[in-house]
Amino acid sequence: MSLGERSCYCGEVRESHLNQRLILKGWVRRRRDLGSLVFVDLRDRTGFVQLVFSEDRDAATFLAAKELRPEFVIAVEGVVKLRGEKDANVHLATGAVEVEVAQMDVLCEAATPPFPIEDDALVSEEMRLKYRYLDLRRPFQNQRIVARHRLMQRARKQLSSEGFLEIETPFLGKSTPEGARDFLVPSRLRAGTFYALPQSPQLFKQLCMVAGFDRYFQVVRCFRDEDLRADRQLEFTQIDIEMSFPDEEMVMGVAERLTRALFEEAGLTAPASFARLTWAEAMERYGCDKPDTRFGLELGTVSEVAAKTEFGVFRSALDAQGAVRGLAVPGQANISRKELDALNEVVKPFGGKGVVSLMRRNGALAGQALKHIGEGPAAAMLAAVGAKDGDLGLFVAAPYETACACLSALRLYFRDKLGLVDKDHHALLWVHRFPMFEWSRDDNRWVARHHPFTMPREEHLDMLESDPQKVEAQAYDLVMDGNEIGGGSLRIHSGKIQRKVFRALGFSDEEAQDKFGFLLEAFKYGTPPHGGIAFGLDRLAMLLLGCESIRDVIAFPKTTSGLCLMTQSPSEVEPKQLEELAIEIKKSPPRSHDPKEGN
RNA sequence: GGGAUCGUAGCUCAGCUUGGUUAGAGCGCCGGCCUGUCACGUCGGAGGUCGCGGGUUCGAGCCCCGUCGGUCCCGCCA
Repeated sequence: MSLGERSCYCGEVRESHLNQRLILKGWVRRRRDLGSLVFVDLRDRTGFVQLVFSEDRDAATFLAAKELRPEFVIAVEGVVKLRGEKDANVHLATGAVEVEVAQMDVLCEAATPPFPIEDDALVSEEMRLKYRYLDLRRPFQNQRIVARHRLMQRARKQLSSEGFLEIETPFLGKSTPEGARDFLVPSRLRAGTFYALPQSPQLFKQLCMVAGFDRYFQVVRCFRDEDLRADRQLEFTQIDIEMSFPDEEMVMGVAERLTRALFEEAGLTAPASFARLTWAEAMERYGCDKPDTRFGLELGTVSEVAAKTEFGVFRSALDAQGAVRGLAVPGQANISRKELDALNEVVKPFGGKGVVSLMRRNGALAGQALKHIGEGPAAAMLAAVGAKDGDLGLFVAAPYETACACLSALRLYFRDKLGLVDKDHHALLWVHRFPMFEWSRDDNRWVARHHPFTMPREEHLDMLESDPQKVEAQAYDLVMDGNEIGGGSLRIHSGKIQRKVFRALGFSDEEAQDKFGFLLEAFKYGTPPHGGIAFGLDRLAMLLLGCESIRDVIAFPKTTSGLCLMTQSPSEVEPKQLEELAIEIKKSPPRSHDPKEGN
């Protein structure tokens, strides 16, 4: 058997190969040794097929088969035989046949893996990440990476077919003040200066429009040095899109066709239509700018009724210009005291002091705070959130945004607790008309909610200086099942407006010139109106493939503390490397990443 | 930066509430037997710095403090 020869993949062997002599290669999945008959499952990325070794074929090969262990890499030559009705395995694609092995090469022996290479093996994520190459060898994890490949190729095909050009942009770029924390890369040739890895190719794709490419896309890695989450990694992949002369509808159209294509590629049915909500509507109805619209439990505001009560909780919130908001949970009027207490824990992380509950059981009002609120107002509050007999009304009194966040959390809590969504059903939703700015308490100034290159709505341009909080952006997010999967905007293409926005953000003209001078310069030479969108590929793949974590669709992800458990990065570097970069380390790093070593 | 939770055999876990001979289970691993297995069966065996450091105690896997690491969340991030 020569190294390059292979008849087909293991998972592809069928009855059509009957009596053919095949050369197969793969990993030993399992050996079943019956004494003078040995079965071996041979696995590769397509599945596995049963090999049979028997004494009366070839004694040497048979004895070698007895020495096989899980994960040995072998090559075999043998004849495909029908298993017969009694011995066939109906659960396997290859189960009707088996390969009678005449010859075998052990290409590589294997140590016993730290965990079984099986889908149903229970393995901690720590183990999976440390031995990622073994985790990826497991069929289901392997398939996720294959599926991600398909999604990427489909995206490229779809966008190319609409005339978009895939253009690469630099990874070594310029640090920009807005947005996330940059990853810095020290320059050796100009020691003391730094490149920044791109948070996104935002400015380069805009410059592609200035260059006249008209339609650009890129499947591109982005880097943000912020804390990680189940759906956030330090580096992640965007499907980045930009086009010239669009209106919002055109960008949304491109995005919708792409989304439908990706749903199809994943074997899912996209919802018939993409719903649309303004940001203000989303906050009012769901308390969230990326609502899960697959179920009800919509929010209501009861501030007016609450203002008529003497209830201290309501009074103090309303006196501080806050709101009393609530929602109705159908059929939960008989919720236990213990379960109600648990709700307080749900809202705590979002700044809520507590949840006020009212309910109507068999016509009678109930609730701990009922005596403070009074029957009349209580009935009105329940009516206002649509609570009927047998329903539970939950209310939060707090600043408007806090009340929204708390009730949104309660919505999701009951979604999961009561199983309100069908996992096979998906919702796609555009949220648009975002506020252009939000107030940063840390920086004591306005910051761009999307980014500083977003075009404000034309009719709001006059308010940039006078009423920045009222300015709406021509920005839009695509939301799937309560997750933001993409976001974009029409961009500013005039230096004049761009300077006004920089000023609203508190940049002096000098700062703007220093940080974004190249953009303002480019805008002088004929810039087409342009806009675009970027999809978070990892997050979208996660949702389309039904994964719980973004790490499941990334071949080599990092832990939530930004470590690679496989390579032990980040790590210290040689003093010589630091010298070349003219860098001195002030603080000694933690001594170990290895949990087995500790201190 | 903060909160929650977890760390015991190669893996997944029990033991911790109430500190007390020699720390258990399943799977895996090693060896014997077995011609139709496919979670093969069967008989036998090996395997532990209880993440790490310190403290309390006559005595710590168990209690306390710190630390490292995994996960989830808030802040942060779009």
